[in-house]
Amino acid sequence: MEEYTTKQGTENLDDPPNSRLFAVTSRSITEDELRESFSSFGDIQGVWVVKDKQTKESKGISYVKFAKSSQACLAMEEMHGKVLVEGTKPIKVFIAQSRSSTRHRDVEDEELTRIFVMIPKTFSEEDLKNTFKEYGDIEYCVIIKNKSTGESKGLGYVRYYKPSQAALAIENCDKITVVVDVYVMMLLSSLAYRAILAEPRTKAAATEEYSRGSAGGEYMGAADSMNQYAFPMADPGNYPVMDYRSGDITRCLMISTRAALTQEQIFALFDIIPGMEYCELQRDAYGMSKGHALIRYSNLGSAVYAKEKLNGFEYPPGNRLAVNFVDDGEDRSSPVGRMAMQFVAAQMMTAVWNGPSTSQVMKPPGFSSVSQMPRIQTDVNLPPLKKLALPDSKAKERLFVVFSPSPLPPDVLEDVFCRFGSLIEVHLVPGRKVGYMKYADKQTRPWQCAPRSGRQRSKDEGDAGRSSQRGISQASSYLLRRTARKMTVHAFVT
DNA sequence: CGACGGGACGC
DNA sequence: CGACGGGACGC
Repeated sequence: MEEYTTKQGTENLDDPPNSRLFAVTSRSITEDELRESFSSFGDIQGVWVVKDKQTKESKGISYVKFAKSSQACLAMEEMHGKVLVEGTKPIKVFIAQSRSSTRHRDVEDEELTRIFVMIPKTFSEEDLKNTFKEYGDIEYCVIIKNKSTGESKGLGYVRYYKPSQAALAIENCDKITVVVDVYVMMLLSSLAYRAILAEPRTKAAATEEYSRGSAGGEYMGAADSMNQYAFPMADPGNYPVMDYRSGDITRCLMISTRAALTQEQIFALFDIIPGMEYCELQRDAYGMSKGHALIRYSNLGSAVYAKEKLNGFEYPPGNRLAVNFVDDGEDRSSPVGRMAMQFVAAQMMTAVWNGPSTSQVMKPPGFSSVSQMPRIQTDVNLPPLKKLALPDSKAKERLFVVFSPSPLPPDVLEDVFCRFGSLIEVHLVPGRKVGYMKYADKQTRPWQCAPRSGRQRSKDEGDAGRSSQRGISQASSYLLRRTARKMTVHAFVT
């Protein structure tokens, strides 16, 4: 009861901006009814029906305060024109004018759907669209360019169709999101931006913008769609008959053979594919081979590759090996884990399918030598490893990082974050889920790695500053023994 | 048409 | 668990 009218100090009413609704309703509508109707759109911080001082009757005006602008906008979009109570007039819903503002003009969608954002100068309008389309449908993107030279000024406008989409963009684009799935050792990352609502243009110019804008919109619409977060799922036609998307992929393989093979022979054969971490010939009570061997790789890609290449392989000649996935007891029930697995499988299969048909095929694509298997496979073109700065260098820039649900091991973080600058050290705050990456140089946008496009992936060589190479195998096995979970990292340049 | 309150414990 | 800013459209 009391929480309905919990006091919102007047400062709160406009914080964050555009998070409060102004509603025109029938005078019979109560706070309870409003709260009931609007609660599904977000966290309501207060509902207030304006009443006549003397009679206490509603004046048919109400305010609903949400925690976020995107919630308020969504509620507005969905509830405007709705009949709350049978027989009453449809309600009108607008974003409320800020309390300090004296104007009582409705806030128009025009003011709520266009954002203004600073972007890398290298960004094309298509890059801009690809970056911001994850928050909603984009009507058009415009980059401000130097009129004479045509070069970008590093500023852009993005027009969404709905206020809630622009609000979501503003609320979320300032996070560098890094998703690491330890189970398949995959990392996705995106850039961080600071976007604000664009100040409306002058009226005279606004009409002109429409013609320009919609033309741009159509142009963009035809452009290819490469979402940084999208898993490049296979189009089925391009993949071999075996359905690797069913989810039955594991890092473990069972090898069946009719010929008597020694453990050493099987080891030698399957060790050609990098990442083998376990090989055991199964024997009976008398130590005789039962014709089966168990192999485990450190990653799914290697296992998929091994099965693809060695299932049916004659070894020794005349003896066909059977190679199949077996349950490795890992938890892969999470949706993210499954997607990640499908992703890796698709990636590996693509490589197998299109890869070089030469004699050196035993090497999984993308790795120049057996010892070079990176422990983190990425969906972006990570920069190569860089040498660490001297430990006593002074920090020119820090990255503040929030982990969810828990921090990754420091050595893994070092492997990832050293690629974006001269990393001095990884500092995890003990007992907390935050940490700092200290850099000796200034790298205004350390995350400008382009997403890998579905089909041709360039190699993640990492021409290994030898110093960063140490300790990798230990790190891998450490990681793999853990229960795999998606890790989300939000990072902020400090 | 339709624009801004009442009551305030928590260190 | 999230500190600061910078920054504007052929009118």
